[in-house]
Amino acid sequence: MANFAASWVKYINLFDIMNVELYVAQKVEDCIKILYGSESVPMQLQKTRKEFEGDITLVVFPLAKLSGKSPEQTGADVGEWLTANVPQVEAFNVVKGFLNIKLSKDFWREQLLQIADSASFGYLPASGKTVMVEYSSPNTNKPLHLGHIRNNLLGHSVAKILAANGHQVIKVNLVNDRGIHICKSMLAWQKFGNGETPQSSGKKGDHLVGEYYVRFDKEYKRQVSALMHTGIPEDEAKKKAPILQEAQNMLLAWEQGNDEIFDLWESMNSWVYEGFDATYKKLGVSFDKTYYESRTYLLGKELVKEGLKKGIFFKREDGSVWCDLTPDGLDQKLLLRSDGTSVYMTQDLGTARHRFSEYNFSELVYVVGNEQNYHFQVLKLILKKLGYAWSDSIYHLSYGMVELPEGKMKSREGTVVDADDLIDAMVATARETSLELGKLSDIPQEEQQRLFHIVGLGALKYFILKVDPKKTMLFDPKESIDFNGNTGPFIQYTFARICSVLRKAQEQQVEANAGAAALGEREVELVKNMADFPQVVAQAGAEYSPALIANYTFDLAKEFNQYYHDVSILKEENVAVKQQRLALLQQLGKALKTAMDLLGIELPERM
RNA sequence: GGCCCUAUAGUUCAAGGGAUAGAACGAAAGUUUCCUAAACUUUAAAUACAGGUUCGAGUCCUGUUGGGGCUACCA
Repeated sequence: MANFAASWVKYINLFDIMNVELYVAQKVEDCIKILYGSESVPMQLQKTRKEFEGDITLVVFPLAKLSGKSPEQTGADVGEWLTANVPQVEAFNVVKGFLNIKLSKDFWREQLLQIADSASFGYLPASGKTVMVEYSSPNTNKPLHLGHIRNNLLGHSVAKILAANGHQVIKVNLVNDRGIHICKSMLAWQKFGNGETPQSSGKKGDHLVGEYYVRFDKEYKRQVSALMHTGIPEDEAKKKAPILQEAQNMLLAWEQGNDEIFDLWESMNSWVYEGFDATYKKLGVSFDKTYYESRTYLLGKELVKEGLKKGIFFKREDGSVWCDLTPDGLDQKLLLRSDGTSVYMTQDLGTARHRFSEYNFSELVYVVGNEQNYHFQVLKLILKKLGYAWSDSIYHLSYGMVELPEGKMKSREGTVVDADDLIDAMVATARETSLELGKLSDIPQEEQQRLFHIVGLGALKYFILKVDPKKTMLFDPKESIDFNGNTGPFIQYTFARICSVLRKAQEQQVEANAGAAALGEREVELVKNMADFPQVVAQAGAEYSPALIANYTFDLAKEFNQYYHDVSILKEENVAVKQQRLALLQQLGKALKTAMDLLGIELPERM
């Protein structure tokens, strides 16, 4: 970080309230220009650590070279200048090479007033940019599992964070509704299904179809091992199993528009969509537009012709088309099979171009697991070679796998955690815990159910989103349902208690008033943290990281708990102080609510 | 083999090249004078290894080792 001011300068006009660090940065820059006559200022500012006196800290080491004095002396010089020339700077101290700057209480009171006045605190002004976020992107042959949950929660939250950064956001889903895997489910259903439907069996549509996919695999494995017993090598047996060949024929029939197959395909897919919709609804995620691969899978072929003409791609003797990426340190990539059909990459290339021509957005974010890092590297590179400058505005939000304590999830071994089961388990645990503690007993049943759902899902969402997306995370179904510590329910509970205090205050007929009194030390601490919020949102947007929001929110909640423990509010006798503390709580509640909303987590007013 | 990601308390996670590496869970000990004890306070406990760059490295570079992923005419 060479130059603090430069790195944040892009946010200057984004904040509807003043950015504290930026303000100080400008003043320090003025100071250094005047004191040392230097034009470019190597400046590093950071929040002052708790154990030192002050609000903002300037790291002086880089300035020592400019001043030609010791870091301590330089820090003292700058501190004196600031105290003398900037009214908001109240005091300073220098520890080693660090200049701790203390801002006046009036300054912080002004900050609180601005926060209270702002109807959209935490949301940055419109950027004029349009961003498309693709996430979820399920296959229609099996139900959603834990990995999809991470994908959906990330996608939904990142979309919200980008919207809070002032961008116009389009959330899209690309459903992989065609291909050999769907034919497998269809075939198994035909063979073993006896006409079973979600209605007749009472099963959720996606689960039903998923069962037949598993059924296919079982039969397939049986046939392969039978063939191997007759002396056929494994590789060959895997290709020759009759049921697989049937599935391949089915795919061919589908592509040729066979009515019977097409009808079956349509009705089985519709079962799956009903099931998915139910899960999406429970998770609280949604899309502005859904693409179906059955309608887009032919899109890339034009592009391949174009690439061949330009000499970017080449054709092999067998007729297959490739792109040679070896000069870029990658491999050769297949784009058309020898039979002329397209592959995943071809479709994705076509879809990307289609989307850009359709929406002309400034950015396209793909929320896809890190096992596809290579795919996206290639995708961007090929688009670039084709001359599409917008290739640079594609961002692959790559997230790590979710692992279980027993190890990696494998659908074939039955070690997946089903999304619906998991959601139900979280809600059930929320219910048990709540009933055990005897809470909510005076609330109607219906309202209780709603709260259990909010808390159970809050726990799940927070647990997943608080982890840096790119890291592999460990999910322990038993231990993850924790309502203490750095968890969603802890923040929800904190919010409910804030609401409770505010309700009591209303009964006492005390109005909140942010400007009623001068701020005390403890209040300044809280205002300081709250004032960081827009910056956290900006950073979370720049890094596509809900984790930053989550950890910020937890700190805020924890700080409230400590504050409330130490300071009297409802029993405060000084009316002005009381009014102000209530206003502070009000804003704190607002900030928590806004922050958690960016994670897609609801905050109940009582729980 | 090649390419990419990753390594921090017993465990799960933090740390914009900066000060004494923060939390939470678990462990040990305590706290019901404002809200709802799902809270608060205190204690013990960590940068895989070896070099390098720098005034300063958990952070950047190189190497070693461990973990994960990709390397399909699947998507």
